[in-house]
Amino acid sequence: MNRNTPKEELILQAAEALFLTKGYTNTSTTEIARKAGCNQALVHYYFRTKENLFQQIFIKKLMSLFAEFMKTRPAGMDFTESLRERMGMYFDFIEANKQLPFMVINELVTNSERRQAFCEELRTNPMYMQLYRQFDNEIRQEVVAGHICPIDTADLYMDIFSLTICTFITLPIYRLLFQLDSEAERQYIRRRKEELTTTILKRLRP
Amino acid sequence: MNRNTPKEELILQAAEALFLTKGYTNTSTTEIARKAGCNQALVHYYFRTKENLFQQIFIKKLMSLFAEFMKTRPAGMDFTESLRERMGMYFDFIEANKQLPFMVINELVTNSERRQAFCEELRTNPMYMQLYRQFDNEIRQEVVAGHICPIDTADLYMDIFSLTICTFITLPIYRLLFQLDSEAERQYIRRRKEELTTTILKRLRP
DNA sequence: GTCTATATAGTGATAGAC
DNA sequence: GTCTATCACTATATAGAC
Repeated sequence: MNRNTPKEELILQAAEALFLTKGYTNTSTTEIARKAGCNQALVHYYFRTKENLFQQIFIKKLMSLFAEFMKTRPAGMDFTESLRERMGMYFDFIEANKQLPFMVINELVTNSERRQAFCEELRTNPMYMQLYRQFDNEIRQEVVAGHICPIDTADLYMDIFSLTICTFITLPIYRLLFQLDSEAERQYIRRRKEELTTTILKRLRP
Repeated sequence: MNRNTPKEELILQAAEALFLTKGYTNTSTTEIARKAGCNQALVHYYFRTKENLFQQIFIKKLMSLFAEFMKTRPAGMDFTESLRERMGMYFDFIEANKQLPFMVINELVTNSERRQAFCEELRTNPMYMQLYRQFDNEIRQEVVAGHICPIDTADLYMDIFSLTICTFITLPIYRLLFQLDSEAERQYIRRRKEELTTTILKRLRP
């Protein structure tokens, strides 16, 4: 209902960019205002507090991240192909939101209140658990059917998660260390995606 | 030469604990002083600036991390067993310094000057590159000998790195989410170590 | 070496003019 | 809706007493 005015939108964009690269504490409302091309007071006019502004962005991002998990198993494929497809989609989404994993983890690790709130949300909202159970059932069935080797779903999930997000969390360092231009960076990311897929699928071989 | 007085040591310990859990910006010298049981001015007396204090801890930690990589290949084993052994040692070291990966990555990602300095150090100090080459040669030989399947050393390295540090970076969240007591946490970590080893060794199978 | 007191600067946030 | 001015607060850092 409260349609975004141009200025409000500019502030949101500036804040998002800054929070993503430097984190919450390292970003000041003055800096956000400067980047948005307005006065610092206006930031507080629209969002009252810095914390509010951050939450708005943070939650929106978390939602989009979650929505990505909701993608269901593509039909007409065997499990291995379907998993390959879904890992690829997940990886691509994170690639399109390169800085998101770091920001989320950074805030959840350094800020105990946010961590508390996040875990509370995961624990109370049945949607997340249901989604996990669905994946878990799928894995168990494939194991029983002998299509993949025995593995705990939590382990598999953590493997995929680790290999995906570490690529992007370390990217700012990697980029600088090897002086990657954007084309070289793109290639590097493609390679990591390949490698991740290979590793996980080999892991699952009976 | 400048032997640590008790107070100085207390300040160092307090600072280390706080920097590790909350990061640089979220930690104030006042808080460090409180935790160390002294006045805030004393922190500045010993280390002059907060940045100085941080660097001292940060560099010491990075050095110990690096020293861990220096461990040479245990003799009298074939490559696979030796790699398993070394991955285990690396994992155990990180476990003994659970919060280190997050702090290092956090500072290198959010603070571009520190990132610059870090990359400069890696690039100019021949020791690091030499260490990498050594590992690279080892891998190539094993590939040629047909003992392991073809893989790029950088990919293998990144796989091991990702699976190891993600375990510990996400630990504060995981711990809270599943209400792990210290025994359950220990078990979880043991499992992740097992899983990491399995995954990597399967990845290398011809 | 350790303290109190304080200088200086920056922060988030609000009041009020336009 | 957007600005200037300003408040209250906290931070780092230093000066100076003991």
